[in-house]
Amino acid sequence: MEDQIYSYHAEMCKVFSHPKRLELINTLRDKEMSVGELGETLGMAKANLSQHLTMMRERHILVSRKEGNVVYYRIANPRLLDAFDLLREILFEQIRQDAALIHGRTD
Amino acid sequence: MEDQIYSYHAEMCKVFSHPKRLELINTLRDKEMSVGELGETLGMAKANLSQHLTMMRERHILVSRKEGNVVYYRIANPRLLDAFDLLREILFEQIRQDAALIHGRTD
DNA sequence: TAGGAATATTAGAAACATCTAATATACTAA
DNA sequence: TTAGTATATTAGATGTTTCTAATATTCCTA
Repeated sequence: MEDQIYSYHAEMCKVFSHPKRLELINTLRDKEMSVGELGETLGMAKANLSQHLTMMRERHILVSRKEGNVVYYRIANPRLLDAFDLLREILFEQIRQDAALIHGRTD
Repeated sequence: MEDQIYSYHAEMCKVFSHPKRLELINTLRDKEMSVGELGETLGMAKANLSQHLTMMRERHILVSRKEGNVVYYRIANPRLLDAFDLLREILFEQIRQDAALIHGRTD
């Protein structure tokens, strides 16, 4: 039971474990965008982009909306961005600390 | 440059993308433990556990301390637990929403 | 210093993720 | 209905992660 939760939790984190998927999330931060626009912005092959978007939609990280020929994606739950930002902050802290060690500082 | 940050961010998230590593983090929440104790608690093969611990230490998620023959591990940065908890909460929200959909509720 | 306990490392097999190229589907407009 | 545009799917090659079994290292104690 608890094991199940760790598995779901890990599955969710896999979404975050690819640089282009993080860039997608960050790009969709405050707006929806079409697949075409996203492809332009991130400079990715369409098929590949579509695969990432599909897997993120299946995991309920993104939701999509179709208008004619065009599919728009947006973030399903804005709280996800809080997690994104917190992780990035922790990362920056770490980088600062590592740099301080290299330069012999201890602050 | 920004690309580099997404890559580091993704690398950090890979630590969270394995159920046993999440369980390790959660187990070490408020104390340090030896490799032996961790192996007992999580029921994992020693070699495999050691590999996970090593990779988490290399990424500065855990730190270790040696006392004689025994190596103790603990969480490097307690803020990491905030991220862990936030992600888990978001997961629970999602699970609740999915369940509500299945049962025809909209609350 | 020899033997035993705790941890780490390595090699290789199996499972999984990612990308590209080709093809398919869904829709629009002539 | 046909051609064109946007997006999705599939197959398969390539790369990455995970696990197990075997071996190595480190330290303690007799």
